[in-house]
Amino acid sequence: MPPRHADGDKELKRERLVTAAAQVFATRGFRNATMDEVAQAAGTAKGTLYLYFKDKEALFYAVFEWLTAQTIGRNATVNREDVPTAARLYALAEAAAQFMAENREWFPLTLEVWAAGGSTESRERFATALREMYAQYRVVITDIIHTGQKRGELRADLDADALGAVLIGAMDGLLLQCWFDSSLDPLPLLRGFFEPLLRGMQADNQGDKV
Amino acid sequence: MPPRHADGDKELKRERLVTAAAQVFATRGFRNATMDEVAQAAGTAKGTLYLYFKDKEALFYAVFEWLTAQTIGRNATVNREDVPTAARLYALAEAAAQFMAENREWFPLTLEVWAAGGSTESRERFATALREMYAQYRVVITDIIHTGQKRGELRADLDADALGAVLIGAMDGLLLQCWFDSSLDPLPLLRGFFEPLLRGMQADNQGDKV
DNA sequence: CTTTAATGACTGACCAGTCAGTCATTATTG
DNA sequence: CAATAATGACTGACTGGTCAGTCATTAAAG
Repeated sequence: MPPRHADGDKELKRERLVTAAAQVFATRGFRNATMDEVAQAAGTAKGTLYLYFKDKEALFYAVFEWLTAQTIGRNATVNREDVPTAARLYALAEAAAQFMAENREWFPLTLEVWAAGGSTESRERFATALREMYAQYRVVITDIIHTGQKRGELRADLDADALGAVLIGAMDGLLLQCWFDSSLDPLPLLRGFFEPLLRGMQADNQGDKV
Repeated sequence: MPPRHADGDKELKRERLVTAAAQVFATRGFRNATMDEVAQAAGTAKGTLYLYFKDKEALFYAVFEWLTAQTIGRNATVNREDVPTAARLYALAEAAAQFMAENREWFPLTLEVWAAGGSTESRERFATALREMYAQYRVVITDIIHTGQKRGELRADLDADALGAVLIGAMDGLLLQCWFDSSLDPLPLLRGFFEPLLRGMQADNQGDKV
């Protein structure tokens, strides 16, 4: 363990600890997981965890931030202005479903975070972060819709805020069902849903662009 | 010999314990809540809880069943065959939003149940129950859609399964966002979303029925 | 008086967080 | 180039508190 490039090493190690914790929290749940388990998964000693994180909750919050970064990073790549509006919306949803399919293991973490924002004493911290995260997500959708309206591809009387909120929600809720029922495949479900929705959003003079 | 009013009394008391537990689990979270707190909330002693429930998890499962019954009971009343299909779908969603608005306090319980189905050792039990619950919900939607198709109100090429799954998901996901962001009001959001969706689902020869 | 229900003090397992000590590496000295 | 000192990342045994579940005792019912 040479602390030669101390800066980079420390950051690297912190990340190792966070991903190990993510693994353990995802499989065991935040409250069920012990710091010893996390330490073991990270190949380190429990005491070391406390050199990097004030307490168990701080570690969990770091895991949450890491998870958010993962998700956002993936989704951002999809959004390109030069694509038809309908395709942009669908691509975003598809990317989320794809991400979920490739990262099933992390979904329980999302459930843990939701629960943390729902009740525990640390409620405020997580609830606030989630509120802001969802607000950001919604803006991505509403921006796309507004652009589509300006371009004349979408009806001008659409409620972009409503569509943003419900579309984001639809993704979460759909992935939730798919998590509990592995016989469900989100991609075709999304397709069968987006087809009529986009048709109903389309400006009357527009052809089908799905 | 069972006491005279044993049946009713015992059942009644059990329910009292369950609702008290629901209250405590909702505000404190399942793992954070202690059996002493539940007992106190129920106005009884801890030992009594163990006369009615094998252990803490059994109590939590009873709470889950109680919560499910609450939700289903409310939603079932809304569904009438003699109403236009579009209105039926919207009414169902509206009822869920209404239920949520009137029962904000119970929403954290849902989050707890989701988390329980996501990770803990009791995962299988909750995951299975949730899978079946969602399957039931989806059938309600798909039935309405199929009826609408037979009546010629909805397009025949709609993917009813996809719409069922995503609509249920949309409700969950929307309520989730509203929970974390009290500035959001689910009812107008739902309305702004259903308008274009129902338009896109409508058979071409149908007028607007929203 | 017997049977059943309810109680709450008690116990033992568990675990978050601490801290005195270790040791590999780096810096200083002769 | 040793030999020695200083550093600080890392360790894991330990502590103090918590809490699920038990059970001897008491209360209520019949």
